[in-house]
Amino acid sequence: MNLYNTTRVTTESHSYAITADCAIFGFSDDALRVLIVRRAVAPFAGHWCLPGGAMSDDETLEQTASRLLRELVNVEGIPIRQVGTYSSPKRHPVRRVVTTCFYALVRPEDHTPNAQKYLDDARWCKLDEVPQLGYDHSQLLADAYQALQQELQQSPLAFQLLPNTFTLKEAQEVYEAIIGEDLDRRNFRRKILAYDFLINTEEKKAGVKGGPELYRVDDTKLENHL
Amino acid sequence: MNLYNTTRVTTESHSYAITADCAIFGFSDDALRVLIVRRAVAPFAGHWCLPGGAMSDDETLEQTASRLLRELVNVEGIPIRQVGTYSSPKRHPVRRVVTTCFYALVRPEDHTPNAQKYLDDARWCKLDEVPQLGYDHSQLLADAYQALQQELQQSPLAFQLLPNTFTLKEAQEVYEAIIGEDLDRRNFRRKILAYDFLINTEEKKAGVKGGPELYRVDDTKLENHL
DNA sequence: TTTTTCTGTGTACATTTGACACAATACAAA
DNA sequence: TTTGTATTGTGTCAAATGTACACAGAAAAA
Repeated sequence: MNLYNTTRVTTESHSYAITADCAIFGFSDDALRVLIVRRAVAPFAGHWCLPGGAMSDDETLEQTASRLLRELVNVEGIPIRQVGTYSSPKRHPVRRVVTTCFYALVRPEDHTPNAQKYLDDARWCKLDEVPQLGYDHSQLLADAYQALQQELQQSPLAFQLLPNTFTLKEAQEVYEAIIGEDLDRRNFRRKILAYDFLINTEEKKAGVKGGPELYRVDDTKLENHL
Repeated sequence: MNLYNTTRVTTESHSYAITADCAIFGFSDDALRVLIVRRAVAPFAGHWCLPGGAMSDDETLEQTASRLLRELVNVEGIPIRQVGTYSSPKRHPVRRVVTTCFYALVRPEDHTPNAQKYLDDARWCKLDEVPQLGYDHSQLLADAYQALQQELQQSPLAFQLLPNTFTLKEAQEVYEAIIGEDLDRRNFRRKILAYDFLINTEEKKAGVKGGPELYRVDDTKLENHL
């Protein structure tokens, strides 16, 4: 019997690297932003990329992505979602790397990114100012953004990147930044309040004409719509 | 320098197997069905599973899934969609296997499945009669079915598993089988015809009371709604 | 032929969505 | 303080969409 029978290839292990890449979205300065990092080493030294890293032996891809969030922006407990898995044989110039892309929503003002390891910079970049990214990460980001937009149509997950208390105007601006078009102020109010997970704090925001009311989310009720 | 430096793990390749598993849906005998195969060898010998196989060096996961469709049910050119990637370290009893699940829609009457290689049986199983599957494939199937349902709400891709000509009644039955609830006959007609990709063949189906009209799809127009 | 069952067509109603008017509030200018 | 201005909270109206149902015609079954 031929121990090197090539027909048994399907039962053999290969030497593929498996990684997770993250499109971490945040909202600050009236713009939707995504966290990008600059590589300090080859391949793609000096190029901006989505943060990513190899899956280790004892963790799932979801745990890998969560670990990246913890290491990069010190965020824990944030829900992440799969965008897709990218497996083109030529997508990595050195060796075969299959990656799964995730996206997450965080509050950038709470978490300053810290470049580390093989990175020399990290920043929150406006979505319409993102440069060409290394590998196929421009494609990953485009797909992640589309998944985010689609998700927002069906579940109000955008409230996860608002501060503890906020006005409906601020919430609307987040929505508009994500879906990329303007909304009617009054229709937005009606739709959001119908969800019934917002609590009017009975306080008014100072320094703004009109005296807008401040709201906060009822987390338990928000879960129902997520 | 320590050649076995474990801190360089992120730049090393690991011996993970990467596979694609397919939930291939079809419609026959008034029921939505999925193709399942029985394994002849360990692990899970004798257990039913979703068909799957290892990604080879020169193909993407999508090409792996397409190859499986060709080998199993002799289908080509069918669009496939990613469901998700499953990476639990313990999901395979022997070694680490990361799999990406796909789903597809075919016409089962056109394609008799042929068990081969390490399989000893293959059949189109009614979705509500699927036994407990090997590995985590019951989970994969549940997720694929949910993705299919969600997709159908937004694009009329169910017409891909109807014969060349069909009555609106038959199309409705496919819809009902997928989404799992009954629809109003007249509202369904109005909604589907509004899409404007159906062509009335001006012929009537024989052997059925009422003399239902036969339709066929205008493939180019269907693309617009897909 | 008569009856039964299914099909094609139309209608009335409720709900959701989109567009817009008006008065009240609070900051800004005088 | 008074007045002006930009923004907010609330309400209305019409269009679009979704839901429920009635009735006549067609083809098989009796």
